[in-house]
Amino acid sequence: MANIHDVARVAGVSISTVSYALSGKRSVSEDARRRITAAVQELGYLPNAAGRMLAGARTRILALSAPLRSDTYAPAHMAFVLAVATAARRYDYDILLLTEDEATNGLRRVTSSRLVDAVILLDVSIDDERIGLVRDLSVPSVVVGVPKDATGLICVDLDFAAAARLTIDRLAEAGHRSIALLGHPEAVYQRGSNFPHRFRNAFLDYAAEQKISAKFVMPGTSDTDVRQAVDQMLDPGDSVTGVVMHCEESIQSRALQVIAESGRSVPGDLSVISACTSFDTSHFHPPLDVIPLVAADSCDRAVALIMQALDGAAEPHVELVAPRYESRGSLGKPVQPAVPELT
Amino acid sequence: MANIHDVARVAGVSISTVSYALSGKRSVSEDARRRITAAVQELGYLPNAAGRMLAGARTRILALSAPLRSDTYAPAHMAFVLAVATAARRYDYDILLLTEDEATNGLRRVTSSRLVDAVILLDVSIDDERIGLVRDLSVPSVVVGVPKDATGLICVDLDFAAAARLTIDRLAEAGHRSIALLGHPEAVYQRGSNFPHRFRNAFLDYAAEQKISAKFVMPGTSDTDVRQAVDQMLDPGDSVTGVVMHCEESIQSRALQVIAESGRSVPGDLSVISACTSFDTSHFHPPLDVIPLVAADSCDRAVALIMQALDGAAEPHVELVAPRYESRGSLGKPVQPAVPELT
DNA sequence: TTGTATGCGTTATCAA
DNA sequence: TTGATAACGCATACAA
Repeated sequence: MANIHDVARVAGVSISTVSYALSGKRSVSEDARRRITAAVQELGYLPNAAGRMLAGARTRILALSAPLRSDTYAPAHMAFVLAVATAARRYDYDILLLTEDEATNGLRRVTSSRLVDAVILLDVSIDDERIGLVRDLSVPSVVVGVPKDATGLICVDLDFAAAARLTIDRLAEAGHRSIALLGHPEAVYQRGSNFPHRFRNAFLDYAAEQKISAKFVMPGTSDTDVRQAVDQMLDPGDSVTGVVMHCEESIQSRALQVIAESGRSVPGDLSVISACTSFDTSHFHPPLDVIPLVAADSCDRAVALIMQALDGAAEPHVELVAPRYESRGSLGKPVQPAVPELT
Repeated sequence: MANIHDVARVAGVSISTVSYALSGKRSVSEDARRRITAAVQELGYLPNAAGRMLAGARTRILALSAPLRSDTYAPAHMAFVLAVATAARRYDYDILLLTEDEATNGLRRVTSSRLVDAVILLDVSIDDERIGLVRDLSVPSVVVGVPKDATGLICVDLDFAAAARLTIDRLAEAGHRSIALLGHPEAVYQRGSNFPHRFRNAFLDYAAEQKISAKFVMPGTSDTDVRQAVDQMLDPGDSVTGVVMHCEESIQSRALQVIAESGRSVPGDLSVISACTSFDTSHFHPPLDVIPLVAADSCDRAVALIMQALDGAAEPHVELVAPRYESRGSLGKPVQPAVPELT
């Protein structure tokens, strides 16, 4: 494996000239540059990572803490991991992957040993054990998600509250006055991340504020549980005309089936919006209006912020990414409410 | 950040004694060892990764090439990534994650720069562009999956052919004579990995060998496509009494629904086996007999083989992990075939 | 059992 | 514009 000395020898210059030619931190004569470039090509030279880490202050590696909990939705999780990796490469950074076993110990290990320059935390839960740790870490960190106590942290996340309000605005504009939120299974709200809460709370608060009747239903995980939840949601007594789904793919898919089997058409009889969704809703029947959860949006910002933090100053703050609404035709006007029954 | 000199000073010994005390490569007096341990504790010393990489010949990092293709099933993919990471930690190795953009360039980059000691390739497709590369890489590599041409490579994978034969043996033992395989969507067979082929081919070959009538059906991806595939599979003319599903979760789940809606009970009217499945089939109704695709099985072996390769010799070979059958009660005896109609 | 000294490959300072 | 050289932190061969 060729090293910088080999390149210097072949190019007929000193190693410092080679180093500067490659880093561009000092001007090098056109002639020398050409010979160096040729030598690099010929030898297939790539700077030794360890040497670079030791001499420079940078390892050009980011730790990515991505524990997979039992209630984690794998496809979304994977999308975020990939988005971080892709964003990092744009800054010539690589990703060192830390999983559950290493959620805290691993973070301490790779930062104390200076293996990584900085840390990105994925999918932080309400009381995440990692949060206490990163606060007094020797390297910068950015959190994707918002923990209960975000003081001293740089956080990036989709604005779930704004997304919830956006669904209500759209439904309200279309004339709906009684709507429902099909949320995650109860367990997700109990020990999971906090975005389900942020969405649900904003949904219920804003609906009340807008004088819209809103109902919240948590489905179970089995097929029959979902059927039950949908039945409950569409109880004729409440005359719900619009539904927002904030749950994972299998539940949404199942719910749509149950709705279809009940004889309701979308959007004819019922308007449906899929909210903060990390999968493709266009293959559903019908395709659903959606506020997509774009991993790249949050992760690009997270990596950009880490780079700022590495370059000097980036103040602790919470940065919320604005939601986008995509129409696919599953939102319509509410059906004329049935004539009130005489008692 | 404390370094080895600090530890040496506090412990009142030389840095080499510290180094040897920590590595255990030379005996150190009990007295010195105690003082060194105390100093390490007091200073929170952890060896600097770069220094270690440069001086030793090891970086203690493995590259994990895990591109996510359009037809990749994210949960399974994630399970393999995590399994590799977990296995690697047992050898005090970390994982550097390489994604699609970096499938080949990234491999070249991290190996040429000596950032990683070795490489693990996940989900290799039939004609994987990465295969040509790893053959003349300067570091050892292990492939999870089996490419078309495996010469010169160390490969680890579930024995999909044995799994296919195992399903047939179980069905045959129970008395089934006409069975069907519900495979992946056609696109998966065309541009994907080769395990679907290995399973299908072994299934059809072995069924023929065992004089069992076997039918192969590829479903489309939409809900109605799956219904169509199941209908085709259970065409009364073929009197299929046993079904093996080798496809992803959403299709299996949907197929079970269609079967239930058709009025067939499992295993009363139809026996069903889920084959090489990376998700949990116990929450299905009914729970399915399954040959699980245990990511840890393959990944543990892959990492073990990489360590062997790093320690000197590991001959190129293909290592197939034996399948395991788990009964959950979805396999029964075939129903008495209907009285043949008179023409 | 312990200490000294060299080298790993790079970056960056200093001198020319 | 360039070159010599001192770090960076550790492992280890060599000496004691």
